[in-house]
Amino acid sequence: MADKDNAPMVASLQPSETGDQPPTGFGSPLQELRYLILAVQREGNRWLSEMLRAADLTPAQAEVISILADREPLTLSGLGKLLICETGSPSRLVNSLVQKGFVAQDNHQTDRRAKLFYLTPNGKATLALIHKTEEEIDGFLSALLSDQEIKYTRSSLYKLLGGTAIEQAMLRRFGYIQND
Amino acid sequence: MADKDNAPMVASLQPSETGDQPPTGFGSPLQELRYLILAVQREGNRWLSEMLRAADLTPAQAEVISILADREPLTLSGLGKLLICETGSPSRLVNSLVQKGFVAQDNHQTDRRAKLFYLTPNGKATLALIHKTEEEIDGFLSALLSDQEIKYTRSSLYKLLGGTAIEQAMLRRFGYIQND
DNA sequence: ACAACATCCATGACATGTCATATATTATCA
DNA sequence: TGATAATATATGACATGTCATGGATGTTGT
Repeated sequence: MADKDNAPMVASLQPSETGDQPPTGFGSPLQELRYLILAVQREGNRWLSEMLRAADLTPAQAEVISILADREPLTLSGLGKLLICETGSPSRLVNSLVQKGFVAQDNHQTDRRAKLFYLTPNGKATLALIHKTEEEIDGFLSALLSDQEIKYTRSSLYKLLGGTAIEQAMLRRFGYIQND
Repeated sequence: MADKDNAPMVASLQPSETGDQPPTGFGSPLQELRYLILAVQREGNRWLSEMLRAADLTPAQAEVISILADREPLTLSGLGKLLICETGSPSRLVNSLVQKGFVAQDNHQTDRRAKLFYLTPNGKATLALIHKTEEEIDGFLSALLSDQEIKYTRSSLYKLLGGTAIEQAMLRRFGYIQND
């Protein structure tokens, strides 16, 4: 995992390939915060990817299965409103799950544009691994942060989302908005 | 930006397409934290994309230009160690900048495998917009969070990165590691 | 009923994170 | 020195976030 930064560099490269002069104009604390958010997100995604590989699932696919488990059946647009990505219509994502046999679809009763997606038994079977994976990750996290830090960080991040569209998905997912 | 959630739903869909029953098994606060980090990252990236579009740059490309501005010349691997993405070798990313005329390359003096990348005058000219964009975003952020919240959140996020490889890039970028 | 608009979905394009692999070069060590 | 390992880079594959487009269907207002 960790690279070999501790190994002594053989002094052959001039200039050094990482520009090891102290950077001239440091980022502001805010810039650092932005990159921290990026870094934590990437790292977490890699953890998740690795753990979900056993189920042949990506993090995005696992998110869909989790959502469906709670609220199936859902249309594509209903699902899209719950996905944090809010990626318009998640056709490709859901189709990958249909192809893998985790999700199936029915026609909508009254709207011929829409389809309703739900978990197959196979899809439901993956829930165990998904939940186990999430618990494992949450175990890591709670070992690293105190309850108060978690609470405080959640609060700060919510403030950063204030007034944005993506906030709506968070609220729908986590219960602050019960209905549409 | 915001969608039409406030418009009354015409009661024709049965079941509702966003599964508007209260979700059964709420996520834990930790799950919510994970999705918050994802959501904030996505939203920030969209802001950045939008603002950088005027310069025909993506956020990733702008990050490369910023890094080069501080530490050019850099090899690909040196750059990779500073990028938060730590995406192995960022060939594609840098090549997109070479094609756009923002970055040029020289041969490395002693290592024939390596190339040294640096900003062209054109690349340096984009720095103004990039910095203005970052200041604008940081202005948003500091309007939303107090100094103490920023500090506290930074601290918590650093803890989440503890011991991971990606942390090394953060440290190199933000000065806690001066050398390789 | 008709027109205008909104919504649902599919699809293609682009960038890029991630991983695996291949090649060239360099470093290390017996 | 010669073999082995490490490193630098390029490239292809895959998934997916993001945006734009287009066709089908629904809704609304007249």
